[in-house]
Amino acid sequence: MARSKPPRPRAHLSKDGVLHTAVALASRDGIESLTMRKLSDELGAGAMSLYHYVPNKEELIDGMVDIVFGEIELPSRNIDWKSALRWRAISTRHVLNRHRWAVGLMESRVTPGPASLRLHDAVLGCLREAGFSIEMTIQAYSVQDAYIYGFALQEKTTPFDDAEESAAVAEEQTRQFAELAEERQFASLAEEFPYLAEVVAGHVAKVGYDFATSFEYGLDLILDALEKRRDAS
Amino acid sequence: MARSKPPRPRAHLSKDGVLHTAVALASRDGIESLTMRKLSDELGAGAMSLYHYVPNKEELIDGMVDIVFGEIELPSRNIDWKSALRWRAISTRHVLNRHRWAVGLMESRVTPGPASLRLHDAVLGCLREAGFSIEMTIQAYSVQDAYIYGFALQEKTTPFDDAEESAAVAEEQTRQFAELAEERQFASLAEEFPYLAEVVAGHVAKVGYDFATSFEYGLDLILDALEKRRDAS
DNA sequence: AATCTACCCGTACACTGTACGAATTGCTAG
DNA sequence: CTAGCAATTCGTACAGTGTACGGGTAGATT
Repeated sequence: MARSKPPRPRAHLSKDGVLHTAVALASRDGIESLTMRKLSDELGAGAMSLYHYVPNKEELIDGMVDIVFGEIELPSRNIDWKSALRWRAISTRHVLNRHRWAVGLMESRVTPGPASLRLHDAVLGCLREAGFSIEMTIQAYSVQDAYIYGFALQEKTTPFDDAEESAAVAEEQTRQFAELAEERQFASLAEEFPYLAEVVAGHVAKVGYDFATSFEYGLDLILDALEKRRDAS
Repeated sequence: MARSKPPRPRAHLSKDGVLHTAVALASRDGIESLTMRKLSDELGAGAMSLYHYVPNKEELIDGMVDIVFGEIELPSRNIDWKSALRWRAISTRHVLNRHRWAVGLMESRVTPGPASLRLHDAVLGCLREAGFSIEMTIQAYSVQDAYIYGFALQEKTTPFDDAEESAAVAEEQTRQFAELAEERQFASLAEEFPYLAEVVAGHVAKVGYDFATSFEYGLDLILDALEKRRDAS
């Protein structure tokens, strides 16, 4: 009785709607499973309808990335520069954790969208107003963003979310390596990679590793160092 | 006269050969155009022959990534830790520049290969022997790698290689934005994003931007800050 | 009511990774 | 030297991808 072609009730689309459901889908199922057909299904439309709002998949992703940029909080103008930049960095990490698929794509797109431009401008402005020279502003910007996005990259595919889970994972991986070593005629982890063993099996497995704490440690290290360099010039 | 099926002279393959030509192909044409069929063509073999050496494309890429890890120079044991780590960082940047396709993939693979383990162990060892506590070693490792891979990410898709070219690109992009602003009823770059304009049009277009210099500036900033924190404990 | 324009989408095509199983090669044991 | 076998190569087929093309249909404008 199932008609093979129930005439669709006509979908009503918009560029914003397309982009936002695309983001939602990518964040839920991962970007590698985001398909023009799946996206259009989710919207109750035909696959080719999407092409009225987006010229191709590449530019669809550009749009998605700019939505993610838009979720990052701009550095506040009412507090000191270090706190402001600290907070926007933490905000960036949060957003990137919500949208892991975006991690390798944010900084490496060719054509930046408006939200991206707005954020970049705000960060540069924050540094300039804090008394950094143009040259130092560029450097400061570069270090911070490299760190932020690089850190997100490390976090992207880790199978744990907090310190406790990290300990469990470390233990599990250590065990797996031991198996693998036995299976072949390998040396043990401790013999072949003593320092790695010390850190993974000896420390993380016992104490755990917390990404949030680690991120802020490195962030403060960088911001403090930037301040010193500014004052020295 | 062209036979549609010249019986192939039988390819002689090996896992190493497959992996290395895959790396060469990806580095030349970009990873998005690396196809099982293209790879097998390059090797003078049929597409399905590859699957005798590699279970699937995902693990092929794992292998390729580990080859890239293998090209990174280990930190030397014969010099002070800061110089050693400085050099391995610079070496990493060079390698990643040779293999841009690998940039988002190095740190985010699930199963690390032997070269990756070796490098990680060596870096951790360098820090431990330099007197860092286990906790600080982990932090130091995290900051450095986040910075290195994040920086590589920024470099990944930039269309210039040195300071001169960067100036030309900055000028061109400024011009393009002006066009776009005129086309719609937009405000100009300088009005909408004043700080961005100052940096891009005002500075980079005139002086240029050199990635290598910038990278080392941030790298030294981080290494110096790490040393201070070590000495303070 | 007629026209037009913006929007929607079915079909088709080239290209992807890879499951399956058949063909061939080179080695090893008799 | 031969029989048999295991390792290796690969042709065919299939489901799934992005998207070019062109025909349709709804809603606004005259």
